[in-house]
Amino acid sequence: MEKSTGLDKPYVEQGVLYSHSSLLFVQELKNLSQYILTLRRKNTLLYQGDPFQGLYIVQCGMLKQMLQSKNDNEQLTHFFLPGEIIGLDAIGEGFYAGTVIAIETSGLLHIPFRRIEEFPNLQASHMQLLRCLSRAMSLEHSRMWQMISQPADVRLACFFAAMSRSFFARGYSPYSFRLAMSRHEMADYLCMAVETLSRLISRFQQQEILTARGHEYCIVNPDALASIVVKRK
Amino acid sequence: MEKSTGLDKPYVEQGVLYSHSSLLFVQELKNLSQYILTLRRKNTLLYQGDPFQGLYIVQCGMLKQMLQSKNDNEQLTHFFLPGEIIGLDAIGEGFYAGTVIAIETSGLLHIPFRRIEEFPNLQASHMQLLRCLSRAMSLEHSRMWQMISQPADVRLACFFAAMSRSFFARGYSPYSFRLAMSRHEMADYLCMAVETLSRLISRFQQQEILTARGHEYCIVNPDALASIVVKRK
DNA sequence: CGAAAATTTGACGTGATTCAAACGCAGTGG
DNA sequence: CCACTGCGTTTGAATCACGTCAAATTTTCG
Repeated sequence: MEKSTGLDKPYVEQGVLYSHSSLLFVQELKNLSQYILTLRRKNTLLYQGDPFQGLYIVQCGMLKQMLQSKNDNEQLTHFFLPGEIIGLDAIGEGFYAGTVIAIETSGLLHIPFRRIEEFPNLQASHMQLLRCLSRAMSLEHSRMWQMISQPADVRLACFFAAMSRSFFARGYSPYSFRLAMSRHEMADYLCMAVETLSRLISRFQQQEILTARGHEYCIVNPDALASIVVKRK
Repeated sequence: MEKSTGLDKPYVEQGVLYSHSSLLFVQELKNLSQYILTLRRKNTLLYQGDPFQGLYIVQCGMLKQMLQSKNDNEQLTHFFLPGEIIGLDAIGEGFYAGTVIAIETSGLLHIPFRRIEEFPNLQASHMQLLRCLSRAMSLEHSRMWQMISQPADVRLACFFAAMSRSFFARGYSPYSFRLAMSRHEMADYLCMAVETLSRLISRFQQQEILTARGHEYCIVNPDALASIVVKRK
């Protein structure tokens, strides 16, 4: 294995923080660009919840994306470096997922299209696929975020609440369902030790929030569960 | 605000774990499906690194996606429920990002296309956009994962290494650069308290890994930095 | 039924957050 | 010019949540 600083490789094996691969694509997209704009430090490019107006490509400078949950807290989800694309996460929902603010003077290209349908020659199925991907991306993101920022009990409560919703959405009871996964798998997914999971399930049962017999779970007190989900710190 | 268990809502405000929105799309995709297959518990649908062969839609049952890093450890990244799509994260790179295994008897639809180009009537620019999204998704994922699984010092080291690479990729020195963001923003991004970040930067300077004067950062010892990135536990 | 795997429970250590206070620096106004 | 104020940063001390280790208990399955 050759000695390497790890700093000269174009791509990272693990711990990827930025992709340069998009740099190639940018060339193609630039043809579609009509506007060029400049932002000074602390100026806002777009706000969370704004209707999707198209993508932006960073030419120079650096920007940050802030995502603001219902609860008070804000998350800094992205730094955008030159060559990177802003707004990919908005394709799915049609709204920008976070507020984007310049942290230094930045130049941007705008690729305008209000609705993804206006993207030239886009077929319905592709549109759906794009939406799907974009949505999956932001869902995945918010899930991961939760893993980091929320304590273990909140994570578990969210998991049960989400499962409950899933079963309900598919026509089953939201209060009683079977989860084939083992405790180990569940713990893995929720990023906690099996022991922690076990303790929490015990605690939830003591608090009469739910019951767990083998792989059968019953949500006894949905309100209590929901109140844990909302719990902060 | 009406009383609600939070369990009956189709979508979640925060802490989204699963999307039902894709269920609609599935109808469209199903027309493209040619194969139906069944998997029993613990049977593998596809392996991480397998060349992309198309998407799968879960009809019934449940599956898990395991992602295996260079290092020993495995992560359970997804549970796939009925109606969800498997393989979206493979579009970008052309390889499946993780091993997918059934955790109970499951039925699947296969939407076969080996290369994304074979997706019917797909234009070059759309293809690129899809790739871009898919790639962004998996990058985002690995970044987030790192946040969870790695201690704070490793995260910070990764951040500097990634920044270094970014600057290098854009034609600047990888060893000396300016980051306009404040410590607070950096800490936010890295999911740690400002105090922790400050302590770590101090430590890195003591260890003569880097120097930080205001917003100017110098990586003095790239090898030492890289060795922290690789550090396990 | 018996061995192996999965789950639960307890004791303990530790990394990171929190609280608190001090410090440096920039801009403002007296 | 210098005190005053506010903001960002640094440092220290105490706390806590969670992971690790170890052992007991239950469940699974050949």
